[in-house]
Amino acid sequence: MPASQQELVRRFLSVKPGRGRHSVRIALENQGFLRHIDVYLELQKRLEGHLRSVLAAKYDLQLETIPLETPPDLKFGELATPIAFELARSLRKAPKVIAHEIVATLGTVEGFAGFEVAGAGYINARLDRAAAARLIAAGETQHSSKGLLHAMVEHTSINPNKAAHIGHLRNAILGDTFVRLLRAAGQKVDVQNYIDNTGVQVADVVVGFLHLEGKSLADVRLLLEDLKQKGERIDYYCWDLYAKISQWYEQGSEEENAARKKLRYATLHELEQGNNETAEIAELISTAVLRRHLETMLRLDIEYDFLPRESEILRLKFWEAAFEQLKETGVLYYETEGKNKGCWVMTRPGAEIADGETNEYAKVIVRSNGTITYVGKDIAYHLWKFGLLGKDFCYKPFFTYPNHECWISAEHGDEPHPHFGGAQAIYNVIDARQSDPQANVIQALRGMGYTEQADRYIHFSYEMVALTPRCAVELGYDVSDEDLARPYIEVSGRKGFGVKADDLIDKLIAATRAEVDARQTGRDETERQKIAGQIAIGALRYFMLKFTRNSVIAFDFKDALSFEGETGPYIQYAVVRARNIFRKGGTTPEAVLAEFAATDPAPWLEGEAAQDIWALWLRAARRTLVLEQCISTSEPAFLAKHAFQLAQEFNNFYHRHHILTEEDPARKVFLLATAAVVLRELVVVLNWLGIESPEAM
RNA sequence: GCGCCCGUAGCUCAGCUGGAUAGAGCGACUGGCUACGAACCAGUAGGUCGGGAGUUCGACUCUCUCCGGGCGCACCA
Repeated sequence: MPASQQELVRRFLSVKPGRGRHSVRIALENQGFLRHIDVYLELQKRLEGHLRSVLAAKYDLQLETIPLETPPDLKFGELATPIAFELARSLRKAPKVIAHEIVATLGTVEGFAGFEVAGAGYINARLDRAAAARLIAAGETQHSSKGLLHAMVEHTSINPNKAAHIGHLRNAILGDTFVRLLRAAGQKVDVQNYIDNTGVQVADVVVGFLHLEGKSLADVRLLLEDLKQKGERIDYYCWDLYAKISQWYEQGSEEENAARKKLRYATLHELEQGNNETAEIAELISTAVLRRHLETMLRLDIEYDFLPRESEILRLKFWEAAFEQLKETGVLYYETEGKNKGCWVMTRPGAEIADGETNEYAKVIVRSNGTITYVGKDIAYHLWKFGLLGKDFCYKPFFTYPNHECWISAEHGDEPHPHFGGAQAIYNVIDARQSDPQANVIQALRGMGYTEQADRYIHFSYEMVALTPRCAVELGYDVSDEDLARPYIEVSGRKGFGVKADDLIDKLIAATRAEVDARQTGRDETERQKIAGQIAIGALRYFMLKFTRNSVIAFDFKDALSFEGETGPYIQYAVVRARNIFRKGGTTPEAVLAEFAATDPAPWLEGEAAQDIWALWLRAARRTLVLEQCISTSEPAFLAKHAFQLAQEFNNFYHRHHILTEEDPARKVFLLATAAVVLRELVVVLNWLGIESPEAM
């Protein structure tokens, strides 16, 4: 993308080296625009800097930041500041008076047409629209490379004992989109998917194979082979088995259940030990299920770089290395009194305990039987992520994507291998219910003196995806009266209650395929299927991204299968419309933008009639601003909203102005340039959201 | 009991570091395909921003309190 934009800039600057263009080129170079062209951000910074120097000169005020906002209506200009209100008290003058004084001192600023006072004391700034439009049309180059970190994003992390469901889809889509945003901003990002292959959930399905189905290791091998030949999904098989075994633990008499639970923990222990037949079954199953998860996510264009597994964290003695550091720094201490007697514990964040008191609320890290809790293992893992553990995984290739290899942790690896870990900033896409343990890990890092790392440890939390009661009934589940009265019902793998990811994707593709078949009668099977897939994935990804992270999604097929209104397909449709204009017009966006660069757009940008089109140009120019906001707040939803609003304004423009029949050739170029700019922006933003832009739909 | 999240139009949700008349989608009603494809557009109706107090020139936004809903607070992960 940056390459083609640079090309645009180059073309813009060199295609017509007439006198007019030359002056623009000089201006661009003087402003440093060739290195960083983003109209909105640049003009904001320029205005802010100028205001700051004016305030310093006139009132001897040194202000850190000056509030700038987008006025509610273009009649108030393109940028505004309410700074006069803030200064009213300290300067002992009316805001309006201050605003007038500031405007009188502002003079002229490059890129701005003028300033004025409005309302009770707002200072409104008007852009030099023609100049701004030329810059917007030229596009932008890459971001400045200052302050870029090596980041690591962990997402998906599904227990490899059952099929992925819609909750996992939200996690993976949020995580993958955020990876794309960080990369778009120029950061180096490693993508990790943590695999808990030795936990109680995997142990449970192993118990199911061994004791519910009476299968041996050889039987499990046969089953895997058999499913493969029949083209059935092992993760679906485990989904049902996991639900059955979870019930089995509670179905028997009290003595039976106690015995079954014992079996469960004995199995778990065997998995942790390794080198036995039970562990081998677990390895077979968890690896097969993991492969299925990667296939499911690949349907959504989601890829990973590295799969660290808990088995290696255990076997490669990560904990032992972490334990030493934790003891040395005093983060962990041995409890000799109270309910945690005999355990190694750490103080919880925010806890205040008087000297000599026993901290009953401490977090246990090493149990009295010597085993390590989940938080303990996670501390060791996160020390590794930051390169602070002094140990590394061994690596093996595991899953080959069209453009790169995904590696998995191993006890004895291959050489050569890429290196993971040693990140400067980490993002953990983990649901909000795990914020306590996440806080514990951060607290441990901080306690060990790794404060910088603790500050760059971001729990990218999000709320769950639940089912509406109506949806649960539709799926044929038994729903209690109590649950029927709730706004939503939590998905539960243990109960086998939920919507499987592949089922939803299949359903979406079937629905989009029906729509495509109705419209694309001239296209063949493969083309139709490709388009249907692009639209289905666009619909799904947008659906998961349109909600802000801390809003619970109450899932319903009616909403998820909708292709109208605020949806991915709506935005994709705007792209297709824009493309059709160029196709039917026998030209290209590139050619139009090159021609546009040689024109004066001023006549089409002024006056009441131009307001809507100019608003569309301004919206198109906001991409980098929105990207930065998304990254600083860890909130991809803002970009999803931006894409929708841009598409919406474009559709309005599309109806109001019929471009190809426009008789004034100069105006036609302007209208085509408008479509070219919006098309370019939509494609870039959709790509950042992981949504493809179909050629037709 | 302690902590976190949520409460905005009939439904589902936006609302940027406090700023100008509170927005969108869906649903309802009305209108628009001889146009670059109607998976679209335009219009109408619909809101005490859960209640109350406070801070402020200004509060959907910040503080406190109450009400209602959800989730955490294991020697489970």
